[in-house]
This record gives sequence, structure tokens and C-alpha cells, in this order.
Amino acid sequence: MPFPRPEFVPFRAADFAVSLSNWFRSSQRDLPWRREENFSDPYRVLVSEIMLQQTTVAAVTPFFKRFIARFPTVESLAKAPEEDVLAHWAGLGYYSRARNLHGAAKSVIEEHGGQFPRDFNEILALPGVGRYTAGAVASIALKQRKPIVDANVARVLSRVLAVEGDLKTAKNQSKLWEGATQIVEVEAVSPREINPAMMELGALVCTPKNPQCELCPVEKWCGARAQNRQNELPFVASKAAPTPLFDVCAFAQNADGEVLLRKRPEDQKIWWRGMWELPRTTRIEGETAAQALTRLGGELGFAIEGGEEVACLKHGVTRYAITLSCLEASVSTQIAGEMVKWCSFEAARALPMPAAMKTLLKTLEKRPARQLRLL
DNA sequence: AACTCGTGGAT
DNA sequence: TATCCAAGAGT
Repeated sequence: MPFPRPEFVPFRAADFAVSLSNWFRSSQRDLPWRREENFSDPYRVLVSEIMLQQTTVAAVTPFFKRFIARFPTVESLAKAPEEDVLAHWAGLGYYSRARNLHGAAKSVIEEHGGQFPRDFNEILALPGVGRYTAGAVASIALKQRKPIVDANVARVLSRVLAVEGDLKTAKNQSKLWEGATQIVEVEAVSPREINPAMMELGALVCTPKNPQCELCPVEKWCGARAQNRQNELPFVASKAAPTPLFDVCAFAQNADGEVLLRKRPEDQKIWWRGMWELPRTTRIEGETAAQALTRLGGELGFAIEGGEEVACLKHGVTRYAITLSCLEASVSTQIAGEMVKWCSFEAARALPMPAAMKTLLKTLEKRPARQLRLL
């Protein structure tokens, strides 16, 4: 028999926070950044929070472990070359986060004397750190009563407070931050626990679809639940459909089995800037894949033969779906310049490279080697 | 305020 | 398969 559904009680931060905190202590997941050696270190909390921006726990976990193993302290990160930092971020996405985190580490060393700042506004001033991330570092690592509102907290509070209309409006945002502030200021709970508890509730119970209200420790304070509207709140406007793009890649191998890679420009506002990839171009409308490859070869200064399609990746990006056709090429001229180089598959794995390219290379690596005919 | 930035898992 | 969406920040 199901438990009786509790009667609705108007929101009171003190009762709400204590109930939620107790639930968190018994129900939280064991995550790497929640281990004692990590959650008391503001640098390591910062690493986890930056990685977790718009990124799932499952995706972040292996990256966090590798990153902390390679850069265990803020000093070690600050003195590392950017190429090395990007290589440890390769595949995680949103690569400006890696540059900003690197910049934040340098700032701690150079502008804060190697001591991680404890002042909220100084944390907020670090590159890549906004109101949410600063609040997370301050509350979790430094036990300061600073509120946080991420997608989880926004969803939880929008239901509890039964917030109407688009959540992104300034008016509704201030409602959410006000609610988060009231909760983190409850002295009976620790800011180190109650903020993660709000997110954990959103991740495990108060989910986007079909929230598990029967399991919710704060059900009786939930305005949406009282009206049986937990599946309708929060309201979110649908995003524009992605525009499909069709790209072709040239897969060129030399006699040693090395593959030709190109570095994308550093100084332009483009995707994957500064990262390595197979030479690639976007098909012009009406152009066949073979024609696009011929054009790409001309731009690079080598002739492309072949045309066997060996891989096709569809990739969901914010506004684009990218289809990659990978063709085999033979190379007639040695490419000059720093932006292009021959690279073994093994060495390629150590380069900063977007996930789509890593997947593509992994596929190509398993193919039987083929002797190229030089023109 | 609206747009951009990556990726992978869930539904 | 199509769509949603995740511990957001910068511009």
C-alpha cells in the first residue's frame, strides 16, 4: 500500500531545509568530488564545478579523475602548457571552459599569491566563474552561506514555489535566487550539504519528466504537487531546431601509417578553435562530397583520390548537426606550415581533439592499413 | 536579451 | 528516430 499523500503545508525554509538535509545524508551518491580530499579543496571544487557546467555527472566522472591526477594542485595547473590542459579536456566539450580554468589557476598564482581567494567577489572575478560557480565553491569548499541556482535547483524551486511562466525572465530568476538564499541561510543545516542536496534532489527525485514525488522528502511543501502540476512545471520555451551541416574529411595516410592532421585557427571565433582534426570542410550547397573533397585538397595543396565513404557521424551540437564523410586520400605534395602535420594514431590521442574527431580516428584506426600511391 | 559553445544519455 | 536536456558563462 502506498504511503498516504501528505497534506500541503506552505513553504517554510527552516523545515524544508532540515528535511532535505536529512534526506541528503542518507541518499546522496558517492561521487569523486564529494570525497573528503576533494570537497574541502576550493581548487578541486572549482574543477568539478566547471566540468559539470551543462555536462552530466556520468560524462564528467572519468575526466575529473584524470584531470586531478595530472593537475592535483592549482600550482600544477597554472604552470602547465595550455596544450596539455586542452588535451585533458578533449572530448568533454565547451573547450573555453578549459582555457578559463587554466586562466583562473594562473590568476590564483599570480594575483592571489598562490592562495585560493576566500572572498566571494574575488572568486566571482576568476575567468569562467559566474554566480552559480562562485556560490558552489564558496558554499561547498569554504562553508559560506552563498546560494546557488543551477538547472536542478531551478526545477525544484519552480515546482515548490509554483513559479508561473518562463523561468528565464529576470523576475522569475530573482524568485529562484531568493528561495535559494532563504534555504542556505537556515542555520540548522550546513551550506556544504544543503546546496548539493538541492541539486541531488533535482537529479534523483525531482526530475524533468515524471518526478518521483512519492519518494520526495519535501513533498508536503511543494506547490506544484499540491495542484498535481509537477509534470507541467517548470515551463520551458522550446529551442530552435538545429541547422544541419554536411562536412567532409580527408583521411590521408603516409607509408608509415601516420595520418594527416590540421590544427584549427587559434584566433578566430570558431568551434573547436586551436584543436586538431582531420582536414575538413563544409560542403557548399549543391556540392557533392567528392567535389568538396577535391576543393579541400586544392586548398591544402594536395590531390585527393579515392572516395570511399568509411564513416558517417551525426553529431548533435547546439545549432548544428554535422555529418562527417571520411574519404581516403593520396598525397602528392608535402604540406608545409605548422598548421598541418603527420601524426601516428597513438600520438593523436594525446592531442586536443574534439570528440567527433576522436571517434572518427578510432574507427579509422581499426581499418586494415592501405598502401597509398604517391602521384 | 538572445545567442553561442560540445557531448552523450534518457525518453 | 527526434527531442530534450545537463552542477552556466561570456558576449
